[in-house]
Amino acid sequence: MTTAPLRKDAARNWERIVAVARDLVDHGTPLQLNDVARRAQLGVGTVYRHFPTAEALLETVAAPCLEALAAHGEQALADEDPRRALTGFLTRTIEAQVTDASLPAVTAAPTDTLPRTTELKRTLWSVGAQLLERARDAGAVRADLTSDDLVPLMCGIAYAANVHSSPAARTETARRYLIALLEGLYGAAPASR
Amino acid sequence: MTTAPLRKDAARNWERIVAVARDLVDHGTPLQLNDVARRAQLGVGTVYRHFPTAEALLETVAAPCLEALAAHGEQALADEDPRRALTGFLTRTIEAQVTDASLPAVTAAPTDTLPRTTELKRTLWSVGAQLLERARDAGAVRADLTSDDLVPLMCGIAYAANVHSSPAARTETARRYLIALLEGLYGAAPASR
Amino acid sequence: MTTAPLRKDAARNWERIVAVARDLVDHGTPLQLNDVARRAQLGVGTVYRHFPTAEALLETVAAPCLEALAAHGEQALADEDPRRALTGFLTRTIEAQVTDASLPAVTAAPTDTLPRTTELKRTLWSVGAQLLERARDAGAVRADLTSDDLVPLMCGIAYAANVHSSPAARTETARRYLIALLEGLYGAAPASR
Amino acid sequence: MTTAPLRKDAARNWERIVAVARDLVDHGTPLQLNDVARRAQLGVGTVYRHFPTAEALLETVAAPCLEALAAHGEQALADEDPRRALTGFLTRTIEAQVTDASLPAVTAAPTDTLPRTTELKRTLWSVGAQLLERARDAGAVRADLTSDDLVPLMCGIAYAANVHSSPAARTETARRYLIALLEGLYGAAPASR
DNA sequence: CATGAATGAGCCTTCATTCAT
DNA sequence: AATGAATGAAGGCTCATTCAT
Repeated sequence: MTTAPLRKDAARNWERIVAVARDLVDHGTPLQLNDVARRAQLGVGTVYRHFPTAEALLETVAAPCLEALAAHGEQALADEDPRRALTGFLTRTIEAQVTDASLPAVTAAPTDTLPRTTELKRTLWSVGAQLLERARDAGAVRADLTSDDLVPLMCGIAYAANVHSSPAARTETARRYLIALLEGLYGAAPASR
Repeated sequence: MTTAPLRKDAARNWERIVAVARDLVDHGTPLQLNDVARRAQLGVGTVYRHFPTAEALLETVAAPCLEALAAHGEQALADEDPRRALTGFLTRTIEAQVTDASLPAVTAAPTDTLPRTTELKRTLWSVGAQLLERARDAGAVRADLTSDDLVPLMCGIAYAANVHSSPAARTETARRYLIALLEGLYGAAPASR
Repeated sequence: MTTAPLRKDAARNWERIVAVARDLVDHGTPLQLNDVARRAQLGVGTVYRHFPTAEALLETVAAPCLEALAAHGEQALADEDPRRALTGFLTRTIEAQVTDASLPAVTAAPTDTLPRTTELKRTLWSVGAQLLERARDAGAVRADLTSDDLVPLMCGIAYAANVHSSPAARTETARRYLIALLEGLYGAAPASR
Repeated sequence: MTTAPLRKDAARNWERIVAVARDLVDHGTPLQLNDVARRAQLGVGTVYRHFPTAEALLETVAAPCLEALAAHGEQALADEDPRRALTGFLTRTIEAQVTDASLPAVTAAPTDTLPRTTELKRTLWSVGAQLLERARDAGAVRADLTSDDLVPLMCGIAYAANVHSSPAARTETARRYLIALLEGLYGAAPASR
């Protein structure tokens, strides 16, 4: 049992809070617990009880998306084509980063508030590292890029896609950037892409 | 003449303010005009007179560095080797972004406060566009990356280098990322790098 | 029977609460019922049921000590040497005040929450009054200090011992102050102390 | 120049704030800067500018009284009768403590906010120490009470006088307590009292 | 009886900006 | 031109108490 079982009404409030937060994040509004409380028609105390800090709330909002990514990553590990596996995983990751406004901050944060977040991030990092490893083993991959660079690079690409780019174009833009980077990653090695 | 000639004491205050701001930026301290005033031993009003907003002050702090980049860009245009020219220009740009804490915000900002900033940014963009154009003409360069992508990509790389990277390692990290990206940019074409 | 007989589990909770409160008081932590509840692993409601206010809880914590003092007082009344009796009683009282952090607030409070507290305080006051009376009858005692002054003076001495004095030294400090005061109390009369 | 010269309007606000605080203290109302601001019809910021913390304000309120005590102390040092000098000084001190509600907290505080407060307290302590010394030299004074005990004892007596005593009677009560204590202090030595 | 979620008033503090001097 | 005092909205957080489950 990871999550403590909540009373029915408490659970409803929890949902309300997270839903409101989701909305705010999607609109690019900074998460302020007082604000969340007002919009959720709840007392501030209630919000603070559920989420002691704005970070905790943000991580909670981001969690489902991180879970999905992790799930996809597990599948990617089963792919027999290492390059395809890595490319697919990174593509999904970038898409998520650009699509879900709750991710960038959580991903780039050096430290987490919720243990669950740490766990998920660790999983994702680990999957990425394995996929990169395999790609390296299989074919040629730049030697000077390591698994430690994956997260920064994903964050960087997502960030780049948000600079001077209309929201509509972001996903496509991010994809182009990723492809260019992968090209560089795979280096001179004959591409199977 | 863009800048009105200042009285001698006013000029001295201007310098003091910019120097203090430079310091704050270098220390990662957020620019607050009240704070700047106190440290510069000046009244807030004086600071506001010179710089109506914190952005204006930040852009002023960033200006010299942007000028230097622009100057370098002009030289790069004279280089006969297009790829070397582009590579050199981007390298300098990235180094500046990572080294000078006043740049990222100014570069990524969709809109400027000072005309001078707009002018400088336009120049830099134009130089980059020309260099990219020449490289494209000269050899193989990815077709799906255009000059509009240069600024975002530079910002993205600088951002990536700041994620999970110790300050000391940032310059080197950024360089690795740029090289990988350029590899992708130049694509399958045999690299002269 | 003053206290209603509690169901066994209720009694256990009662004990838990008081024990936790005792601990908090000893550590100088302010008594907050929410806090107590959490530490006792009980619902707030349970704590509120047993102790409607923090004062009630504090008085409950202080009670045993007050009881012990009262018991000692009863014995002192049997002492044939009036001055020794009074001195001994006051000494014990002061020691308790300085040693047990729950006492000062309860003793100095002009009004009590629990009837039991009122009763105990009344007893102590009465004992003190009698001992003072006897001392006065027996030998010379300042005429301008009455039994109404005993409690304030004890509180004052305890308070004084807590000002600028390290916890370790408090008991000894308080004793010195008490002796000085008693000297004054007994006045010019030859001391048998 | 101890106090920075204030602009006329600022000085008026300063006065207003201190006056309001004085009032609150006299009524036993806890000092809250927001509250003070509202009552003084000033913005909170103004109050915070003048007094960064409630302690600073309290010490400012207490200062005049401390100054007066210090002044009296200086005179007492000139008195040729050591016992009379000491008694007079302590009497004035106690009266002040009981009369002025801003003093007890400031006096008992182990640490100060304003340098001026520290200075004044040091002066007072020093005067007390000298007077005690002289009294000791001149006649008999309990050996086990030192100058370090003066402040705690004064605080204690003032505290005692506030316990269970009507405001009207406090001064008189405190005086009786002080006399008793002095009796003890002067000990068996033939009193000139 | 026990629980603990919910409440929301209340306090604290910061800071961008204005404007009288 | 320079000054820096004043402003007060805004946001953060705690905690005593109630009440539905």
